[in-house]
Amino acid sequence: MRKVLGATPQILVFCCVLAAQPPKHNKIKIFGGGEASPEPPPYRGVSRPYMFLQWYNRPIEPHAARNAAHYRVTMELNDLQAQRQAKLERLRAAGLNPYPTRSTRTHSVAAALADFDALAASESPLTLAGRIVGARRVMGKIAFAHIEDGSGTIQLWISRAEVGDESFLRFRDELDTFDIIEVAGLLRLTQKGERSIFVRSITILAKAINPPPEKWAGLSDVEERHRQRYLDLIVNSERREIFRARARAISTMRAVLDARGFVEVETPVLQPIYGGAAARPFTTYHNQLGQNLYLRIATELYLKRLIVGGFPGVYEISKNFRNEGVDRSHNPEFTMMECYQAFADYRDVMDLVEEMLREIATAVTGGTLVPYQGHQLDFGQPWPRISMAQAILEQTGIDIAQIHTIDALHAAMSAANLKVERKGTWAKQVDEIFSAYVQPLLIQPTFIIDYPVELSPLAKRKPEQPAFTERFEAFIVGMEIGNAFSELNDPFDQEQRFLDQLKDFAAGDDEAHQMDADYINALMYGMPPTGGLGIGIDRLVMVLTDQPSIREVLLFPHMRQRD
RNA sequence: GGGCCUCUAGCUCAAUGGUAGAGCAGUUGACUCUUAAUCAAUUGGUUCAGGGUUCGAGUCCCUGGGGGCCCA
Repeated sequence: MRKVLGATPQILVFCCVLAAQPPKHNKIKIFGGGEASPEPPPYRGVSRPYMFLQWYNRPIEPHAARNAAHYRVTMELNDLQAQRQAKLERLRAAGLNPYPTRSTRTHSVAAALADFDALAASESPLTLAGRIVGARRVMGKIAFAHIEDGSGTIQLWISRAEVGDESFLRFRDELDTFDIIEVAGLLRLTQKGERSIFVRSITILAKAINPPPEKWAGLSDVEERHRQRYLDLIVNSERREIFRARARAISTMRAVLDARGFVEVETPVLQPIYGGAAARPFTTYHNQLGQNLYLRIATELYLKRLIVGGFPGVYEISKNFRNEGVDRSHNPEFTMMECYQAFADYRDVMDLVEEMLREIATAVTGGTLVPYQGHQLDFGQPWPRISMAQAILEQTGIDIAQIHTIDALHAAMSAANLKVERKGTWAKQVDEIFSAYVQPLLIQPTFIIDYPVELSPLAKRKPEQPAFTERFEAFIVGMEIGNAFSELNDPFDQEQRFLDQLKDFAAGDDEAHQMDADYINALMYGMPPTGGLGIGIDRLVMVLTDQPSIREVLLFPHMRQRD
């Protein structure tokens, strides 16, 4: 084999064909700007100064976008980047294109490894492509490295005698960890028995300018992992598994809903009136229409309009936007699934949730027993269904069903020595007590049902207990994962609820619901009894992938600007 | 919004108020089966920013910024 390789030196050299081009760089041409860029100081190890546009995440005012100076933010390459850039120029000088248009790989790494035994018995070469990961181990006349292509990792075995001096030295001197290359060769076992490709030729596919993080500790700084998620995914490749799990959770959710006849729909992100949840919105502005618009905080009111319109069941998986703080279970934009089923009520929805989460848990984790931060969550059983009043009674001794005024409630709180913030209304105080004394204890999947009507302006009253609604929230590990009701379809009651909300808003509750007259108009055509549900996808994925923070299940969690 | 912690080389981390260091990566050299390769040499700093105290500040104080944890 070595003879064969040695006889065909032309295939041993790099295969890039593009002619060398004079390097184009230095001054960043500014959009619309006419002035010359200031000359930066010369840098170590580089023959000429390089200026790079630095994409600071600065807010750019529309008029400022035409101001060239706004973009004239330059950044010098550090030594390691400059060294790599010099190598890139050397490749170009040798007639090689460091960024060719395509790869000619014949197999993914996974495919090569899956069929390794057969391929290793063959004399016909194959071509693999991937990123050089880990250390290159270059000895005098032999070198090892690993490439990774998203499907797997395989070792390269590179012999100076087999690839020739030029290729070998180019690999040693011009290629670095993180460069993306393709290699042609034969699959073989090394003497130590590692499945490898015995390389005949190497082609660069993309030169990496940024160096890798530390070899063993890797990239561990949480801030950097989130700001440079791409690097996090390269280095901590097992983290890709979280996002694959997330994708499986969503596709399983779709499958469950599709199988039950729900129709997936899309409703406006930009809304003239926000609604469907208690939250502050983001505001934006339509220039042409001269109109303020809000980014949706929920899809609820549009989806129920579709139930009015005759769909028997609809759902939407959407980004929602809430103008609120950031913590381990909140991100300003998050993903929610909402579904609505005609001729159903909240009991039917609880059944749906149990079945849906059982299927999703199985799809994501392989079973219905799911570990989470030291807990063992059981999605295989029916969930307890506990009324909010009962849950509060059990934890505090206070029976909210028998206490109807804020003063009486405050007195009962004092008597029970509850240490929670005092709220101005009975309903908000109940919510506060629940959040402090009940919610953190709801580790196993649990439905809390029958919420006070004041907290649930879109939910139907319980016929036998009109101060409470047919509503439930689904809790897991103390987090609200889902929220559902028997949907209020009485337009006059709905109007009154909105009016009550407006009073709250006027009283300073900036999360109170807005009046949506068009929605009431829709209800006035008649909406069938309907069960509705919202599931927080991000939190659900947190639970299923055993992640302590929502930021770990968001590819690009919101981060404050630096500078 | 409040409290606590944190920010030092590309990365991971040290440094009683007294000369800013190590490991990895990089660079140069040696090495034909390595896999945390090895051996020798070596480059690399706006110590988050700005003030202050001090003979002297990475270290102490103040203000601001980023991040994390807890609380509300």
